[in-house]
Amino acid sequence: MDIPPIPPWPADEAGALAEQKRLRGLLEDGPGDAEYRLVTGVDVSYGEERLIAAAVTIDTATMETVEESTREGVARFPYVPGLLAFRELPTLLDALAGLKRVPGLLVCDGHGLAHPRGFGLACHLGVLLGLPTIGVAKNAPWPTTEPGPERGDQAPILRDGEVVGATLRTQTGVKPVYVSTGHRTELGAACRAVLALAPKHRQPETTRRSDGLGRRLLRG
DNA sequence: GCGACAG
DNA sequence: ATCTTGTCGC
Repeated sequence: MDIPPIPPWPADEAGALAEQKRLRGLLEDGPGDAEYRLVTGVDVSYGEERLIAAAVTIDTATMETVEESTREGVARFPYVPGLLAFRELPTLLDALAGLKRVPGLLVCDGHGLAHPRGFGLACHLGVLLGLPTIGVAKNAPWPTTEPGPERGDQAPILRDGEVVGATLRTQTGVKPVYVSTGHRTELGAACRAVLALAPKHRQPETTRRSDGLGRRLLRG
């Protein structure tokens, strides 16, 4: 798929913060009744000197993988909490460029709106690509309320009294995942998509498959 | 000053 | 993210 030109990359944290503030104003809402057929999951694996981004597209009608793409890259930005996108995004875009089909939804391994400044990796990727994105993280952005114990149970993630995401139990009795919208998506539709993508495991299949693909390539 | 902090 | 053994369960 075609990847738009990347804006000038910030050289330091101050520049990164300014860029987040700038791109935040471009965020758009999405339809609450969306159903997604082609969904792509992206993830990054780290070696000592290199990192590998992997993208896997699933047809939700069959849950079969329909396309894969991987790309190797170098970290040009340190890991700073709240600035993860600046570390992973360039290589992620490279991997996405290797896909032929344009997905209806992109599932990111990290946060979207549920971010200290309301602009996590999922928002950033979505705005740059102009595609619907959501974030599904394994850890909470800050202390959150536990959802009920059953699969499908959820509780809002609040930031200054505003709902910016949801803790979602994808498997009964298992630690929840942390869902938030990125770009052009709505939280309810996002949670429904994640539940459909996670029929047997805690994490959505999109994330599990892209993660597996990336780390297999990283080793041998 | 010290520890925490998506991945 | 990654460094790591065994173990319980489907």
